[in-house]
Amino acid sequence: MTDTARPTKDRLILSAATLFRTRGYHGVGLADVLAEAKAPKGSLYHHFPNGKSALAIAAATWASDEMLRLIAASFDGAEPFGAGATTLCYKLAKLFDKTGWDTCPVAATLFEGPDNTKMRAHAAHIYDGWIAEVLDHAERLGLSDRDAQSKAEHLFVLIQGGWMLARARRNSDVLRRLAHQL
Amino acid sequence: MTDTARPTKDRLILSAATLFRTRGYHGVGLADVLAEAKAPKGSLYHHFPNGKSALAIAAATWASDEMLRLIAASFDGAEPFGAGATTLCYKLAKLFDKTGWDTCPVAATLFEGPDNTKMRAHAAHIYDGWIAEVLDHAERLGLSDRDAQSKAEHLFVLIQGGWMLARARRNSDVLRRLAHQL
DNA sequence: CTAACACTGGACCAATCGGTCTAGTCCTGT
DNA sequence: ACAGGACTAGACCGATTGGTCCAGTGTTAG
Repeated sequence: MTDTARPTKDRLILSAATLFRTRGYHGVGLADVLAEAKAPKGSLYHHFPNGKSALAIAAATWASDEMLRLIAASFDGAEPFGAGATTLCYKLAKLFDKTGWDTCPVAATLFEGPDNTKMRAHAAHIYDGWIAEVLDHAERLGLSDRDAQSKAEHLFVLIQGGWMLARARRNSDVLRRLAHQL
Repeated sequence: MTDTARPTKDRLILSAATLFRTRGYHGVGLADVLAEAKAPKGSLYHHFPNGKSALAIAAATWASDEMLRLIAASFDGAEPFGAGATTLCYKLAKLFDKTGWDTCPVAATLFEGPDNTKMRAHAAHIYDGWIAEVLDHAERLGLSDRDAQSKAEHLFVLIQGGWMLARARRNSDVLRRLAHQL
């Protein structure tokens, strides 16, 4: 509640998000997260009584919020829908170059052993949130309902696939070329 | 060399491919693979002296070969390029429904700790192989060089992104809708 | 001053990790 | 019959895993 509590919790979430997206859920040990966040184990289990999986969900949620902001920033002030989509692709290419060779942090949450279904459901919810955000902008910019839904999903698919190819090639050019294909 | 050797090695590769694509490289222990393949540890290290990472590469390569066959089967006898692409999407949707909620098995190989770079390079090589296969068919079917390259990459991106969304939703419809967007 | 609180620090745990090693079994060529 | 390689079988190893537990350390409210 007090704000002295927040820094540590935030450091944990941020470190987790960074590590999970580079090496995947199972590829990261709690020791790695703790070292990165400079926090002891006790703090982790104080802030996240459910341990690693709760931390992963928090990290994915945090990353999702950043993505939502990125979408909003791309479509704000963009006049035709295509212009906003193009801006988004370019912003993502820039992000790719800055962060490097990572995955979509939400995809890292998808892989799981025990409560597989709960995690996947959360990922699906996050993805639908992204698509809904794009859909809002599409409708605001005058696309028909059916067209907006189709375009929003299409953009999502392009971005996910493009990011994956960019990662394999370690080259963000694919992402910039995406805009021409919508 | 003898063919009594092949079954065990093949069982190991098949089990590894199945498990890796459902739970990721780090999410699968050697014990899991061994149990699934009904093979002892000694056999694994006989066939794959480099251990888990070598097994993962073999599994990814095997999966890639299957994918190449699937591409070839889709484009054989397809007259316009778009027809082959559509067939491929439908075949993949069917495969998705059969295997369930898995990832692209090659993507599972991408995530790694130690020899990260070597693994990613292998994945990039495999992906480029798929694109090259599609590109061959595109050129054979009369597309210009530039157009063929662009279409082949675009199809790859659509499939990867579409598969990911299908997995999150546990519903293959997205994959079937892909064909309309090429 | 003190009781209640949120939080930190890290020792400790059983289980599991990937990997090594060696004894033994089987098949094949001579 | 026998030598030798291919392969199986699994005990065993140190390291690391996620998780538990509790003694401390503030900070705040009465």
